[in-house]
Amino acid sequence: MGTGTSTGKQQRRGNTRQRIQDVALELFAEQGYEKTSLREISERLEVTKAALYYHFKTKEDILVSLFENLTTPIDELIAWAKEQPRSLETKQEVLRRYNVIFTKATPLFRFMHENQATIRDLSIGESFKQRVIGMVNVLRDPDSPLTAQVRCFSALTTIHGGAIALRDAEGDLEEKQGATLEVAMELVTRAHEES
Amino acid sequence: MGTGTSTGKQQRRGNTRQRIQDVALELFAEQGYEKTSLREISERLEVTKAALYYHFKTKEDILVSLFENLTTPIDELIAWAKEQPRSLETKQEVLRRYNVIFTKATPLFRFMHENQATIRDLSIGESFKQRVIGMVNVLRDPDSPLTAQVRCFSALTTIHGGAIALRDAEGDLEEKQGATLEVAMELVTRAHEES
Amino acid sequence: MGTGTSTGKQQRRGNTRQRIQDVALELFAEQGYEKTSLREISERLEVTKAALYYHFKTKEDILVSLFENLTTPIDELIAWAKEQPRSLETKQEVLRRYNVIFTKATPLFRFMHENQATIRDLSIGESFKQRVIGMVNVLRDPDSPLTAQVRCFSALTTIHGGAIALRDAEGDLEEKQGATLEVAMELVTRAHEES
Amino acid sequence: MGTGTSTGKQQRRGNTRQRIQDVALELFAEQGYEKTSLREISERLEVTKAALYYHFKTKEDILVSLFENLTTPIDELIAWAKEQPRSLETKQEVLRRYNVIFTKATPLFRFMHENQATIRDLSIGESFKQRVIGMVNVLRDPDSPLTAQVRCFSALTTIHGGAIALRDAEGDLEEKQGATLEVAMELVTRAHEES
DNA sequence: AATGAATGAGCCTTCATTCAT
DNA sequence: AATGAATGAAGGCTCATTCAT
Repeated sequence: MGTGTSTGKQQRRGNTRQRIQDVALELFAEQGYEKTSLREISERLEVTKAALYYHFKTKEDILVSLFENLTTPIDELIAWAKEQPRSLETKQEVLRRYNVIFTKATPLFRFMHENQATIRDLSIGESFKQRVIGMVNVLRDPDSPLTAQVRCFSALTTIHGGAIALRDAEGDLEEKQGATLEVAMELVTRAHEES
Repeated sequence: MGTGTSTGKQQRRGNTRQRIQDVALELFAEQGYEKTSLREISERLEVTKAALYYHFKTKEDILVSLFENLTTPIDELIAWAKEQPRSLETKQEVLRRYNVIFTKATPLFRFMHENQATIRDLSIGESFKQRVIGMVNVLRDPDSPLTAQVRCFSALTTIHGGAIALRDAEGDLEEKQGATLEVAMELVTRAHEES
Repeated sequence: MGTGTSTGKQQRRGNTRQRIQDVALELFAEQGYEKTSLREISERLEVTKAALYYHFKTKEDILVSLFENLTTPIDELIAWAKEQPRSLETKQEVLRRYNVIFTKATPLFRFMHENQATIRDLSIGESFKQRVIGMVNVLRDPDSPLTAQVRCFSALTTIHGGAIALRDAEGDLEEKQGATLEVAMELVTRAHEES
Repeated sequence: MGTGTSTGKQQRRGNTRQRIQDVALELFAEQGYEKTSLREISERLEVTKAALYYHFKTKEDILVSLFENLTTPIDELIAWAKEQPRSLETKQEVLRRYNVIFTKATPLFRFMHENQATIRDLSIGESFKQRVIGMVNVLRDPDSPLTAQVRCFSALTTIHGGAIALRDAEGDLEEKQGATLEVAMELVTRAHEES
């Protein structure tokens, strides 16, 4: 009783760092970064505030560590894309994978979206912005017109929006995902044809 | 002596409430709601913090008063649209006007966008969400497919995005505005044809 | 009962700033700057810590304000000296006044002496150093030899030392003061004759 | 391989205690005792904080251990002096040796001087005071007049002062040392003649 | 219409220290 | 001989808010 493989409370030891990240994301997402205090996090974990500081240098550091789940896959995707031929198929595959990344990291991304003012001057702002620019550069062709560029950007934000807004909207989730991806695909296809 | 229409510094007197709103918006937009302190606002105005409390009951109260500049015009636009025939031309005009509203209220909207986590539990969240739903309902046709709905929503967010993201992007502002509107228009046109 | 002109506890209001300074000096002198916490100061005053921050921007600021009792008179003395003829009489009078300043600010100066490691990187270090240089420049003549300059400097440090070390030494205070001043005078006189 | 007498970096092993002392003195002297944290020390040594606790019981303990470089030689000097005839030659030799001790321990003594407020309630204060008294007792004769006692004390503080102040002063170091010792000698000689 | 003075709660962070391993 | 993980206490500071004047 109380043991077993459940994710119960007793499984302390060795995984505190992970647990901090989990709880932090949960609370950051729920209440925002500023409004979540380290006291709150530590209380939820039944540790002292000081313990957090053993694992992370600052509050911001906790946040940054969270974002590695998002930035690392994007970096990998961009790297992968650069090695592929710049065909329409590649672009579509990039979009598909991009969508998967965001689908998986929805809570984190939603948090980011809802806390931009905070994120902006927290180093993650710039960090993420760079990734989006990187993505646009991978999707658009070198000398394509401005509208093509806007379309690529719009395709990306459509996926972003899908990851966030569609949660609330009514209807079947998979279906909505499909719709989102479809719209994004169209935009990139159009952009591709323009160049 | 001391009067005149100039926007000079000396024209204190009677308009403090307005000045508080101006400065508050400026700072909220620049740094976020939580990170802007009443001290900061009052210092910028060269008044004491206590003075703010003469004009507004709480910090949140200042924010609420600001949003009346955005919700009122949208309400009026929705009302106007409902009286027009549900034609493509109407929809396009709605989009154009919607774009104008956001172009004018950019700082406020940008602020809202960047502070959702905060806004959310500040009563303004729901308030704005209702307006967007109202807008979608005005753009889409009653029995249109899901993709059409997504397109209308996407058109709206494209404008939102344009008001926000395009500021930073390179290129001529008017041109970028045009591109934004064009993309939005296309989406709504497509949605219109789908129904 | 309880009123009157006594320096009792009830005389709050309007003099809090002063009271903070008094208590702060007392505690800083007694325990050192670092080891004195704002909590301690505020508790002694029966005010909240936040109240301290109404009157002073930072902890260091309290310290700096304390030092104005030392730096302001020195600045005034330097200014005064610059308007006088550069005669021996003037120099002697300057020394006399300098001595008075330090005699009055003994606790503060002693604090400074006992907390050099702290003071050093607290902006007061440099600030005080500048005053001493200013004093030397007032005492020495433009083209006097190096030894004259050293003598002037030595005269100053003699006074400094007198303010600190003589307290502990045995003997009549006035008498010791006199001896200190006498030595300082001799040094400046010698310097004067050299130029 | 890996041994040798070089003071290279690789020679960890067995001398950690010594290395802690070295780094601690360096940092204490540079920043003051309070402002130097054990984290800082351990980081500089590339060890964990806990490692410090293997070698020393407390932070203060590190400091105390440092002072043994000063107190032990003084104790030995006092012990030696007590076995010698109480002649002028002995006293002069004592002074010479005392000066050597301080010349060698300058950084430590300077630290002590700059952190008096801290030292004072750290047990070292009293500890050092006792040694100075011991020294005076060794220098002065049993029934000598008060002035003789003052002279002996003054001789000691002259050496102290020389160790600190002379560093910064201009001029040849050896020469200044000589001057210091000369003055101290004079004082003790005078005292000796008085008794 | 606004100020001066103050509060209470809370924040992020740092520190010396401990202890099982 | 040293580490990894954590603690309890405290520190400086900021904030929204209040209220008598």
